[in-house]
Amino acid sequence: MDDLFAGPFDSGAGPLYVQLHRRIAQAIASGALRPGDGLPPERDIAARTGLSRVTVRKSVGALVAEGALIQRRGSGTFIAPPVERLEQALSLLTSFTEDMARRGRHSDSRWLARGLHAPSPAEVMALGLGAGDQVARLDRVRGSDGVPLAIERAALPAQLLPDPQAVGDSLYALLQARDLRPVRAVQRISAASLGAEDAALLGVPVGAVSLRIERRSYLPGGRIVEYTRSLYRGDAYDFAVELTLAPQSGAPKSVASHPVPPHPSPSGPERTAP
Amino acid sequence: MDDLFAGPFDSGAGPLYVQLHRRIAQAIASGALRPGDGLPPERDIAARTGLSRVTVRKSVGALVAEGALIQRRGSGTFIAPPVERLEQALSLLTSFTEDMARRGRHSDSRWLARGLHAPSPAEVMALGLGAGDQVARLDRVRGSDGVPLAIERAALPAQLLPDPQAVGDSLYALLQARDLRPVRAVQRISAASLGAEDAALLGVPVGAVSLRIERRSYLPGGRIVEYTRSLYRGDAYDFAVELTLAPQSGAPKSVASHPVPPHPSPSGPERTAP
DNA sequence: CAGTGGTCTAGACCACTAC
DNA sequence: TAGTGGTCTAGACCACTGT
Repeated sequence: MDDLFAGPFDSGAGPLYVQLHRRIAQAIASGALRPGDGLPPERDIAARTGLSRVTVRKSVGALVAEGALIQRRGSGTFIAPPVERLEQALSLLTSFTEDMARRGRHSDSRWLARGLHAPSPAEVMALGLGAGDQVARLDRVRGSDGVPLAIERAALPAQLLPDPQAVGDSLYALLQARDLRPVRAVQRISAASLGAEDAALLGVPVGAVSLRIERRSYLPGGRIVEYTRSLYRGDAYDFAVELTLAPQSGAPKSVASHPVPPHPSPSGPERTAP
Repeated sequence: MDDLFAGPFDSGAGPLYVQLHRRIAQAIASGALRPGDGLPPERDIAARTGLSRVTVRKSVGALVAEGALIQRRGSGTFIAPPVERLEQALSLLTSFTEDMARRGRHSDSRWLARGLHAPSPAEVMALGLGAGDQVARLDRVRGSDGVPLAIERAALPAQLLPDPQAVGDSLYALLQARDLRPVRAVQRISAASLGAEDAALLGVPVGAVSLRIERRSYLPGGRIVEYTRSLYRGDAYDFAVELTLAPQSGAPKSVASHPVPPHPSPSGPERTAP
């Protein structure tokens, strides 16, 4: 462990910053460096490895972006604690508030926008709006126990929600009270890296990975009631879904409505082979 | 457009590399820079902005990681072409080969491993193996028309697939011929940034974003037949899923087995507000 | 060959943290 | 105050591309 940063470097195994990145990542994976441990100061690592500080920072910075390390200005660099990963069933149409309540957690909400606005082109298209129609926009940072977990940007036709200020913690609770709860939704999931603004809202470094989920929710009659774009912290969320047989090989089956079984895999910052 | 890189910089709006990053990102978003356009050489940008090349590279590098720019050594830096995003229905249990065939595309496969091996601890746990059991491991890079799209690492109990070399393009086709086709599966989806090895396999820069999908597939009797971990290129894949009403508010419904409707959103490199 | 991106260095100053 | 990470510079050499 004490010679983690000893030479020889430049043993022909690619760029120096890649070699250092690999060494640190392996030390973490093997348990030689444990969560909460501090890394030596960058200047020390540079001196001990014979590399420049810029090169050291390139390796360390990549590990920070991957979520393996945490840097605190004025304090030091530390091995990231294992993240408690939240698993969410994708096949159920639930709200953030309900998800958290089911886990026995409190759900935080910080409003970014809550009012009537002129719709963006994407919202016009998604909600099927006409000229002059307005949207109720509900943008907020959602979290649990003070930790931000997701950015949620919801848009509803103003006709369905003329008083967005009436929305409290749970949009779905209000919709249900008004007999406007959606019964069906289509979600699209993709991966994205976070820009400066969104990263700041979630309290993660720029470039951190996230899950982007776009959801269109429908009323029983088929009308779209909600168009929501969310960004979930990639280091804090898993989404689980149960699949059934492909239709061309047999009849479709109904999805199970029970909770997804727990998974045994070790939780921690998600990263691929370093 | 010609003064995109003119001063004044350091107008108090944060670090210089963030300001430059924002300028370029906005130029792309606004259409001032179009897909295929070339950026000036880094040394030119440095000279015109008055920044050092290191700082310019920090801005450009972030945009490359986000998928907005593409760099080619010896050639130049270019605005990334709009990526053709593939949308895949998550609620159907299909194979990569079938997914591509349904789109009328040819499916490529490059084997990384195809044989019997001693199982990893994760595989023992996922497949419920006993001591001494072996696994058939099928690791490959999958793509379409020569473009790598995903890394797929499948493991099956050796008892169910004693001859992994018999697997051709489609594992599921072989399983079906042997009456071992799974009828149910549980998937877990998360986001991850790519390490050096996986990035190289997919032909994307280190740190690029990906969707990580872990799948456990079950036979009609409930036995696990397949444990697969896949990494899909984040810039090339959307996953779509249809949701139904949460069970506590009504009876569960069956999932739709028809293809997910097309989406109108502009395709392009996924990124959040820069 | 000239030009490009890829890597690396040595040194500097700043902002923040901990004592 | 001393030490830390955050930012930035000027300059160098290499590997590769295109002509």
